[in-house]
Amino acid sequence: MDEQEFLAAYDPGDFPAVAVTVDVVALTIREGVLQVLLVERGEAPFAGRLALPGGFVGDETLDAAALRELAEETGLHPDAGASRRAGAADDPGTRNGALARVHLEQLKTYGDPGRDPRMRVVSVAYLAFAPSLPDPRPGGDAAGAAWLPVATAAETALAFDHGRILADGLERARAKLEYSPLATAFVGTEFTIAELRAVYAAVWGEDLHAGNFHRKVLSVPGFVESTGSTTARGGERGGPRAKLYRAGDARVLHPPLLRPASEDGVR
Amino acid sequence: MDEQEFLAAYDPGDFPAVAVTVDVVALTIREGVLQVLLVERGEAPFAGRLALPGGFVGDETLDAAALRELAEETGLHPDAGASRRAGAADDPGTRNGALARVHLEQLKTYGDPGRDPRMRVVSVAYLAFAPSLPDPRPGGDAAGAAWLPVATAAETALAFDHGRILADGLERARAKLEYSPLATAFVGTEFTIAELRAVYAAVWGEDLHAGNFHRKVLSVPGFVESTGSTTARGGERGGPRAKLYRAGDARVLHPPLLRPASEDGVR
DNA sequence: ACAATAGTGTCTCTTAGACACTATATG
DNA sequence: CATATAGTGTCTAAGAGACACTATTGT
Repeated sequence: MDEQEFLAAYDPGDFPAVAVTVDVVALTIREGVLQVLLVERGEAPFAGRLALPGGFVGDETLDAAALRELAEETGLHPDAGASRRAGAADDPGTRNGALARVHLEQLKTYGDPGRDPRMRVVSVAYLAFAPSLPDPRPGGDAAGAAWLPVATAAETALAFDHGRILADGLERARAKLEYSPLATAFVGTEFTIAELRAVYAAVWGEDLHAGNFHRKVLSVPGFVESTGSTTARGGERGGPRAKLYRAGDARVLHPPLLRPASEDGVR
Repeated sequence: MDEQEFLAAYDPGDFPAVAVTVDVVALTIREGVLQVLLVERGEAPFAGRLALPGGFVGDETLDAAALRELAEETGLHPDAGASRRAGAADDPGTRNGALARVHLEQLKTYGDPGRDPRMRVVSVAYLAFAPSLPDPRPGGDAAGAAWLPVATAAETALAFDHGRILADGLERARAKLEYSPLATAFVGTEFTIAELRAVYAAVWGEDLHAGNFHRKVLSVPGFVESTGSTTARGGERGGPRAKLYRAGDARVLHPPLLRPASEDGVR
């Protein structure tokens, strides 16, 4: 089958000139709004246009390449220069270790001929869910990287086919919240049910009934577990202190939290 | 960002030597058993081992490459040599046009360094659902291609990381039956509810309650629509003639058909 | 005091699934 | 007639969602 072709590939001249890159749809929630990490392209093609962070795959796994690109664009590092490791999840506020808590998963691969005008590029897109991260460090690889509300980004013409990749990533994110506990990836290690509800509201773009959401979340086995403690203060304009929870051990939600108004017209 | 790297890529010497292939997990149901299309490798590495059909991506979309590979390995063709087109869905029994009814979707991309001992190969895996197809034509590209029950294939050590790809494909197929009408891709254009139930039973590996399944399928809007006619004969050992249905226009099932015993332990 | 929010109680409606039953075909 | 299957009726338990209510805090 592919054996003959592989042998042929050993001849550098015959080898099809295909570049493999990763592009990352990194999502976070800042000030209650779902935002995506975008970089501004400095050169042609699409100079000045916004694009998803990404780059070539080196001698590494695809997952590692995506994590590396995310680290380079944000200025954050998975574990400080591969030297220390402990405490990574303990100081999510610092730059070092902050990436340890992001959820990263493969989204889809885009490889239409002509999607890059210069040459054949096959891009493996990734989807990242991150808790609120500091602003990207200007000294990073990217000329200018910034978080942008997804509504704004969707209206903007992005470089290459990144508009479609972003749309696919958003749809995946919305669907994943239904049957996976990944909403916890958007909040800190300890969170209130209201914070979790804010995540769902931001991603789905609609408010959820506070009481029913509360009961539902607690009824799903392994979604969250109580820490025993509560917030130090109530709401800004009053209200009781909320109990704190941490992510449970469930990998899927049984039963799922279904999106309201999953319009029958979606068909 | 990736601009400098792309410029560097123009120098053939600098270019990272990565090959891009597609591999297809093609599933069908024959004699009530879920089967997967496998080919036997003729040469090293993994000579004699079974592998998923696949090959290099040419100057075509990834989807087209997957469809082409599937066509080459099965001896079937989407529409006879790109000349005629009409009637493709009307004669599913013939070789020409039989591929027009297969559902093909991207599964995942596998690119670990070392997954191919010869060089860096990034493989975009596809998942195909097909109605019962004729045996692969021996004169095709593949040395030997054949349909094998997935249970058998899962016990066999496949070439490369194809065992994992197959496992991922099976899990995707099982999940997709829940919320998508893709079960209809495994049967003919006209089918009975019992045939549809047999698809679910084969893919999920467990029997379903006939009565409840019947009512459930008919209650999901757009899943199936009646043709008005019935089968010519009843069951082999008696029974009434069953009504015939065709696939409806729904793209997702609302509400979904949930797998029984989605063990809470899955977590 | 007032306003805002956390968390709970309760009711209704829908649905999954178990079970039973009839109707219709084949041998 | 015996038997197998298509299709329907009905009951129960569980969950989603609407609504209402209490409790607790900050201004």
